[in-house]
Amino acid sequence: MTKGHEPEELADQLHSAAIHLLRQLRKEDDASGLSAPRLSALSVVVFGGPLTLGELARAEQVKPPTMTRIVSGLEKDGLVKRKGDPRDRRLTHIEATPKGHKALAAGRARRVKKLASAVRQLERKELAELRRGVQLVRDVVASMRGKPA
Amino acid sequence: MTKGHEPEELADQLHSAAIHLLRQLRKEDDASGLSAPRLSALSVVVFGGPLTLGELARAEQVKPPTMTRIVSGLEKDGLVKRKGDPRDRRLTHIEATPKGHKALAAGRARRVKKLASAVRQLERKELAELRRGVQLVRDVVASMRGKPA
DNA sequence: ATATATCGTTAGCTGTGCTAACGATCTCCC
DNA sequence: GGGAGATCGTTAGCACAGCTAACGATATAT
Repeated sequence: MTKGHEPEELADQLHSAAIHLLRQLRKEDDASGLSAPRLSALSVVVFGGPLTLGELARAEQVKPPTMTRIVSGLEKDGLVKRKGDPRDRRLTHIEATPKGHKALAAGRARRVKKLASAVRQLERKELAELRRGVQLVRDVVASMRGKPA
Repeated sequence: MTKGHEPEELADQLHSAAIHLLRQLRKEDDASGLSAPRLSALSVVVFGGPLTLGELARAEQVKPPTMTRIVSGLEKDGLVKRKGDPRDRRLTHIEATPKGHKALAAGRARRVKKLASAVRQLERKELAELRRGVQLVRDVVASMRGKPA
């Protein structure tokens, strides 16, 4: 709380902003049944083509048992399908169903709608600044990924 | 990628960045026992002075039963204390203990450490841009708060 | 004095995250 | 060929966060 310029304080504000952002968006989930982790995983499957459960877990930075349950939830809703691999029968490939493609668009739109409408109220200049800020956040997150805890 | 979609796409990227940011930081929790919601609530109590459970729930944008459990967790660890109100005995005031103050500093530092070190690697200019971006995110979140879903 | 409103808690549900342990399968190497 | 070891996904079981519904206690208004 000194000058407001320290990286720690900025990191703290970023942390807090992320928490409150996601809490707001969680409220949009009720109708859709597509929680943030499911939406995020489905998105990877839809855009990243079929991939194994382990790959998906790594992509989502989550342990395999967690991804097993996320995928099971998506499969129960018919958004995703498990397919065995004939060559290596330990593997399970996950691919999106047509319903999954549609649900992604709809669910994402629902979840992002309120956020997008808030974003849309920004001035042109602010929009550019926000875009730059988001990019930096992405870089920061990426730079954390490799490091040991 | 089209122009009319910019706010939506930006919102989507912001959404995704927030998810992955918090997933990274969650890994820092193990040692501290201070999860993101507890850390956030404790922070409000420490800096926002004593306040009632309901006020705290509203501040954290959470329903009272959820806050009851968060506070119970904090109290069990001796970081916070419940105090009855002599005037209105329905109220429960929450205040931080000295241990709570210390734990906030330590836990916050632990959780934010990796993030801050990543932030610290940015150039001076980027730091300013990120600061601006975070402020805009905060504004966006604030502007969502009032609105009905 | 009675009715109504407010506050916090409890109970019970869903979902996310983890580790540990396991069965099935593949691979390497003798 | 066949056994040892690695890898993959699942199951089981734990802690936590979020919600609604229902309740008891208290305060307030009529």
